[in-house]
Amino acid sequence: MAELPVEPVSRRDRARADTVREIKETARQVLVDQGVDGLALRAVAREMGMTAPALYRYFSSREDLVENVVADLYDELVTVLEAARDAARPATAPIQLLACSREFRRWATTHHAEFGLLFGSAGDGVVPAHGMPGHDDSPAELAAARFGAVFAVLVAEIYMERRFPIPADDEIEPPLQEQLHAWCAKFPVQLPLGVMQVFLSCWIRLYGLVCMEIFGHLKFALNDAEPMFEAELHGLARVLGVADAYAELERA
Amino acid sequence: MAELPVEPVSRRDRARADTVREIKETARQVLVDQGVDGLALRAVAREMGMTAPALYRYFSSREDLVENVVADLYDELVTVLEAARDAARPATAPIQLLACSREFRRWATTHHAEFGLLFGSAGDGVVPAHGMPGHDDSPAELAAARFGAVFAVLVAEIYMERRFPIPADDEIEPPLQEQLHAWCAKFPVQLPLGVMQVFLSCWIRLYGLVCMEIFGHLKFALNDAEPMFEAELHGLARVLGVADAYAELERA
DNA sequence: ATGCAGAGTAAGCGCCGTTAGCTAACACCA
DNA sequence: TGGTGTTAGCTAACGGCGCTTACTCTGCAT
Repeated sequence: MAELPVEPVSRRDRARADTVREIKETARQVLVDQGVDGLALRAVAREMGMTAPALYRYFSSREDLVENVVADLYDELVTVLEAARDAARPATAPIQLLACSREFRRWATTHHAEFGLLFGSAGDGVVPAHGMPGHDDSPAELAAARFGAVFAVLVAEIYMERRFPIPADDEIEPPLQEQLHAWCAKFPVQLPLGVMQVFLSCWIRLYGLVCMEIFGHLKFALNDAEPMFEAELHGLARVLGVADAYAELERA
Repeated sequence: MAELPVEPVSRRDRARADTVREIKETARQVLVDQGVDGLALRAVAREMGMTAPALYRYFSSREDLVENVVADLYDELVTVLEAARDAARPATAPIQLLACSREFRRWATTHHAEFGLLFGSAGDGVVPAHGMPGHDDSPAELAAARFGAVFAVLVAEIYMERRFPIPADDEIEPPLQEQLHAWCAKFPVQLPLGVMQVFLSCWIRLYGLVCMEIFGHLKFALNDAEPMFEAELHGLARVLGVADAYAELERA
């Protein structure tokens, strides 16, 4: 199936790759125009002046196509996050985390439909679990993992450098301890369980807020969530013991 | 149009009310069995041995039916929350808030599909906004407001009684201040803006965590979110200055 | 010249929401 | 009691949409 040889790129192969790319790009356009529910094979085919059956030359099913689009979107998101991280000055972990957080929200607000596909409730099944069983190796899975890692690595760095306050292992209830331990085991670097818990808590606040904003579950109180987002970032900075770094940045 | 007279309940009216109830209940069953996407007029009709067009005698469109189901679900959720609140012992605000929070998660975990309809990303449009323009008076709106009020009232009570730490008005960035002020104005009792902010922050943590759990966005780290939920509740208790009350409860 | 990949057409299968028109049962009043 | 209007349900039908398979044609590459 997979070709490793140096130059298997025949003329045909390149054409095929181009078509695959075009299909995925068109699918994304349809996603943006018609919403998650409108992301249909026929719609994609229509949009690019092809017929639906022709797409089966490139994707085995609609689900296959969607999964590939999801993977691409994760890739793009990760790229954007990493770019924001690498462009942050000063290039310290706290400031990089700040930059990534803001960029995450920025991407979400400017890519409503794509965000909905990646993180919406309709995604039940698209990105199945990558949990307990033999970890799924689908491209979407891998990309999602890379996405999470961006934030996880930064928080880990912050902890290594500045040791923010965390609960001791024996202050964590055993059932949670156990799960955190299992999760922790998936990483190359082992961290105290308390760090994992604090990271999760922060992640919930960050990610939860962005999801709520994008999906309209914050409209009952706010019409623009950005100020609240910034306020939460300050709160998170305090939790991670880097409020000083943020304050310093703002002075400039 | 609307009949106010004392007893307009003819035989027919009762039969009609029964049918309406049956339709909504069946719709809910379909929702549970088939998921949010499977909630179709025809499916409901099939399930109750009727034909789809007949449903138009009772609901003007599919959307109308769904909206009514949503309103019913909110009502049920509110009822359940209020029951949990009123059954909490000791009947103090902190303990009642704890009970409501747990009941909220419990309902969510035991009513996956219903929760998805109420709070999922597909809900874009079902519960439009009740924001800026003439506030929507749809039944779903009102029920949703009652839902939010359960938590808001308890936090307000806690603040009145124990004054947890809040940011002063001038510590809040002006844009956020403004929005909190506008939101606050919708309530009968005026509270400091800092209370509104802290409430929002807590709400994001609570609601965000439950949403993430239900929609599978926490599986990357936890396979059972309950311990983390409890840990977050402890964190929230600390924020609201009621950690002592919780600790005392646990000693029993 | 042969063969294979890419595209198209046709078709099958199913689903959806909705409207129109009919019949049968019911409620009500003379 | 009988007639009349109203209601509830049905069938049929319209006009869509979707995913997918089978078959055919075209044209490039070997």
